[in-house]
Amino acid sequence: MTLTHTLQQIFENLLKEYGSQSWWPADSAFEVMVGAILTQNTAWSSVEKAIAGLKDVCEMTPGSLLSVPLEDLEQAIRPSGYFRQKAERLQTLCRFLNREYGGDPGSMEPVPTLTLRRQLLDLKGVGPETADSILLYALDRAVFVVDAYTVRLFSRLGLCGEDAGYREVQAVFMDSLAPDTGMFNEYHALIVRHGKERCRKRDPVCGRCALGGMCVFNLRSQISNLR
DNA sequence: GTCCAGGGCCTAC
DNA sequence: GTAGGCCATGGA
Repeated sequence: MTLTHTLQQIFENLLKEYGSQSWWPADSAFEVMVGAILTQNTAWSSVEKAIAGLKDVCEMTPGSLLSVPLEDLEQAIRPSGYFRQKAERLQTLCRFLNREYGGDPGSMEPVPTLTLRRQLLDLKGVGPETADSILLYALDRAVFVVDAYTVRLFSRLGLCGEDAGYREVQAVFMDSLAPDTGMFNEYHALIVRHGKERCRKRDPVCGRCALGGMCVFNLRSQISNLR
């Protein structure tokens, strides 16, 4: 049993349990980017309200969003929380898109993924998870998105430490799985789905992570053989 | 009333 | 380089 096989097995079990998650719900690449900022530490249901509010005051384009006065922008996205920070972050993102790509995310297509990642990380308010979410879900780059659910699940599975850093956890996936945008997309979404539904608490029997009544996907013995 | 959401920045050590 | 505080709203 290799790590690659184990990661594939976890993915298949999650997919079988929950089905395709169909992320990211948005009408355009730019809307995905906006959602990636708005969903920072925020439930998606709140983000939907904020995006609806945003669509009431402007078109979903960088130029149109920048034409909205800051105060109006803040009020429009208020339901998603941290509205002052996020309004500023959205403006920062839009100015970047206008300056570097003529306001058109499609113009980013020929740019290497690592270059884009660095550019995004240079933006104030865009950290590793937001940058990678944009790369994967808006720009179809095969980048694995790590979040708190991922660290929690994988540390309980013994695949990383509880205090593992972002790049460390990301490497667990990307060093072992072939780059596959569709799979990375679905995998991350499934981990979030699983985390929300079942992984808030440790399994009372094994102290790790439960999937229904099945302890860690019946993979504990396989995983322990890796070590 | 408390906890937490599809994080990241800033400051102090 | 990292632990802790802060940002804000809404639903469970």
